[in-house]
Amino acid sequence: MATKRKSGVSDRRNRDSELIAAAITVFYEKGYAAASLQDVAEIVGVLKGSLYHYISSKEDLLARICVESHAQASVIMAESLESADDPLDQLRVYLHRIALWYVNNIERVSIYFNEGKWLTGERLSEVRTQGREFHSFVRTLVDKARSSDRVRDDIDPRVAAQLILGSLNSVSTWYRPDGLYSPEEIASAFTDMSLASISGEVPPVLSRVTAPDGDD
Amino acid sequence: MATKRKSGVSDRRNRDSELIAAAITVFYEKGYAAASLQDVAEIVGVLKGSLYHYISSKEDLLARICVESHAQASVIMAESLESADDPLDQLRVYLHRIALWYVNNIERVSIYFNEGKWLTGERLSEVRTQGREFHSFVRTLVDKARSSDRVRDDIDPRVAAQLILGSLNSVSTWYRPDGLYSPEEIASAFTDMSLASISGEVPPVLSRVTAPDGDD
Amino acid sequence: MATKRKSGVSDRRNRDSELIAAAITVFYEKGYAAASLQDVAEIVGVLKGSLYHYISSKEDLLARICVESHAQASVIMAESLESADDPLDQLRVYLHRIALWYVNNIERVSIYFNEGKWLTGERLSEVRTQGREFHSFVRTLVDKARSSDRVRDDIDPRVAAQLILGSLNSVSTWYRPDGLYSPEEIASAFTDMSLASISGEVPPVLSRVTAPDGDD
Amino acid sequence: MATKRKSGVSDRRNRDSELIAAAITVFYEKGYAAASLQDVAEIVGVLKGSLYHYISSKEDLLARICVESHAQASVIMAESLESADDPLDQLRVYLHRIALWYVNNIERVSIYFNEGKWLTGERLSEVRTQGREFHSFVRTLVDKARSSDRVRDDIDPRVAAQLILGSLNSVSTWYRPDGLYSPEEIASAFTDMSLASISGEVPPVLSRVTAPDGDD
DNA sequence: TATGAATGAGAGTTCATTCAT
DNA sequence: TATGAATGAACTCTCATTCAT
Repeated sequence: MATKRKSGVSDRRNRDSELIAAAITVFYEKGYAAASLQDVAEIVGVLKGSLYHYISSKEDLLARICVESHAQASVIMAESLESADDPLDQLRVYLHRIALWYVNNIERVSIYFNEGKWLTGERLSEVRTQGREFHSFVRTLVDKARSSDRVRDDIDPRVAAQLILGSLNSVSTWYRPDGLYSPEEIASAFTDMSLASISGEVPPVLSRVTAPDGDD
Repeated sequence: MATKRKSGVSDRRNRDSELIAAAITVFYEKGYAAASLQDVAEIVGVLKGSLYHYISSKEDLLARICVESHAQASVIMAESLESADDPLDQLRVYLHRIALWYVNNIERVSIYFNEGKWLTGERLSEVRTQGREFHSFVRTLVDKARSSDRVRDDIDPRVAAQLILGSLNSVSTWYRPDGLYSPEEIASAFTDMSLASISGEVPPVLSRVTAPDGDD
Repeated sequence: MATKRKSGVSDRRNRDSELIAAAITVFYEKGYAAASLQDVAEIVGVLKGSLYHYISSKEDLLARICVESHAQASVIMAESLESADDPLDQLRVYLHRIALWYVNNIERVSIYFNEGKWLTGERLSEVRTQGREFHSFVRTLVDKARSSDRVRDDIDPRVAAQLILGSLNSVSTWYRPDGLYSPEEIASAFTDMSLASISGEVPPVLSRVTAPDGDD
Repeated sequence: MATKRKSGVSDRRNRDSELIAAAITVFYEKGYAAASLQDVAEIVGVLKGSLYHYISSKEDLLARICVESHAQASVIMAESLESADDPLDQLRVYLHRIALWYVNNIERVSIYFNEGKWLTGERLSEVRTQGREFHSFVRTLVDKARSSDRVRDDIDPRVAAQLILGSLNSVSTWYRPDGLYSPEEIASAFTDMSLASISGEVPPVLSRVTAPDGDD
């Protein structure tokens, strides 16, 4: 009889997540503004009009990507607080976990942080609020740690939080999954450097005795 | 600053820099991909089509912006090397200067670092090469400083360079000229934190006393 | 009202009339051209594609709506002729009845008169022919009444018919079922005004003397 | 200074009004919702994207058409009031003038009355307000005329105004410029019939003789 | 029957770019 | 130089319709 193509197995249920996956790839590579649904459709293997069975708009696609990331990011904040009592320890846990999460989901998370600005209306407000929460979370921990002398006095918690989070976010510009470093290595390096960058831990007493002035 | 509508004299060469200035503003605010030449033309006060007496394409506009930044960035690298002998001191000078330059030219430099990827062909290669140079410059200094024990052994110069430069580049996402911090403050905070993040400086006495070899 | 999800019995034939009812609502509110089958499907509670078990096309839906109206409109013409002998009396009866029918079925009838033009091919010809019949029906009665001096000489039957029918059709643009006027009131006002607009019957009081029947 | 006139004649200044004219034709024939800018562009002889040099959106095109009609319609109302003192005379003048105007600009005016509903936001509010003004204008005159016994008591001014204006608006469904009737003939027939439809002007002599009391 | 996935054509709109004036 | 008209391609999105399940 007639030829029956489509012996493909996973045709059924996966379309929706296939679509998200394709969008993640495209948005990550081109940026949301320059990405076209045409590109997404081609990857999925349907006509671009067909995408609208799964989404209601291009922005909707972006929103879905962001929502998932946000939920996970929130969990990481909460868990980090529970994992330790000391602010600096909490910060260490948080930085390591979020970095690991970031690297392991580099495309999606990078979109969340870098392309979320293209959302509009309420969703834009949300993503901005969330961004402030991350920053505020880190700043608060830095601040507390400074109060207990585990962070240097000359550290401004606000600026420190920005620089640390910026450093993390930069990972998406240079990390390659098939590169030299494992996610764990990157997360550790990031965590260690971030903490060192603010730490007063050194041996404050000793160094004060032997070296009257710090470096600069 | 100098130009007036109908001066008849300086209108000539100024249009060109007006155009660049307008493009910088627009590209910075919207991103290159989402920016339209219409926006640029409106700021300059000419019609869209008229722009093509000054540029040959939208990409050309971007290229010009990048070229200027690249030249300045190169100078900063060179001068930093001349300003000191020790690698860590050179790095300190470099980070401070480039940060100050970045903040003081935030729009243009941010475009250079973040939108340069939209260039094509030879120009794309150039901008990528330049990016690698910056990274390589910092990495090399970190590496040298590590060899002379001024940087911790556990620091991977490659990753450190990425994180430091990423931290710097993140400034464009949160710095506001009318904000809480002066360029100098930001540059200093960035420099201090960056050096602290890699430094083995602090415990030299201690480590010499208690541990003959490097820490960790 | 009667149908429930899984009654198993009346679900059958009712879907069909439900569908028509839904289409009437949608076509009336948005106009045929701007209406989407999606809207219809949502009201009925099935998916868009499922509609095609009941209809063969969007136009088919329109055609069915029109057919029913046409049949009823034809009956009204025929009955009106039988209800009296005098052309003007026939016209009076006709106008009153058709107006009452129009108002009581405002959505469906309005579609018939205003959206029938979207039909194509043979069906378009039919609906046009029918439209001409209505007009011709009224024109003929006006003409006859004029011959017997019950309509003014200066009345052009053709134009009069158009204006009267146009006036009737306009009802759909302003009538609201929950408004100030009952269908009966509107039908009467329409009939009275229409007849007065062509009448040579000058003294309405007189007609009460000479004509034993009081209309309404 | 010698003026440099375009010998090309119509190519230059006319595009804008050509565009409006084309849009009027297309909107009139297909209705706004079903009309496509493609159709308009083809008439004008440009690509559809090029239309956006003259308009900012399809709706903008509709709005422009409506604005012009509204202005003229307002003038007719004002002038009619000045042309006579008696309300019924004012009404007669108004109906005749507006009918003449309607027929002479049948496409544009018909769009104003029938397609204005497709406008959105503020413009929709405006066009609706204007529609109420027309109705209110006629209703008020009918009401006044009824107070001075020139209109029958049984006439409801509100319904009468709707039917009269509906009758007028129906002209666009049947009038053909190359048809049997001149604009003047149609305007006169419409005016005469409309006034007769509400008039209590009976034949004073006859009614006085046979019926000493008032009508009704 | 009903679903839900997919199509294909076409809609309105944007935009970098060209070119005669 | 500068304009303004025009292009052509690409974009997001809509919709009537089909069809295997």
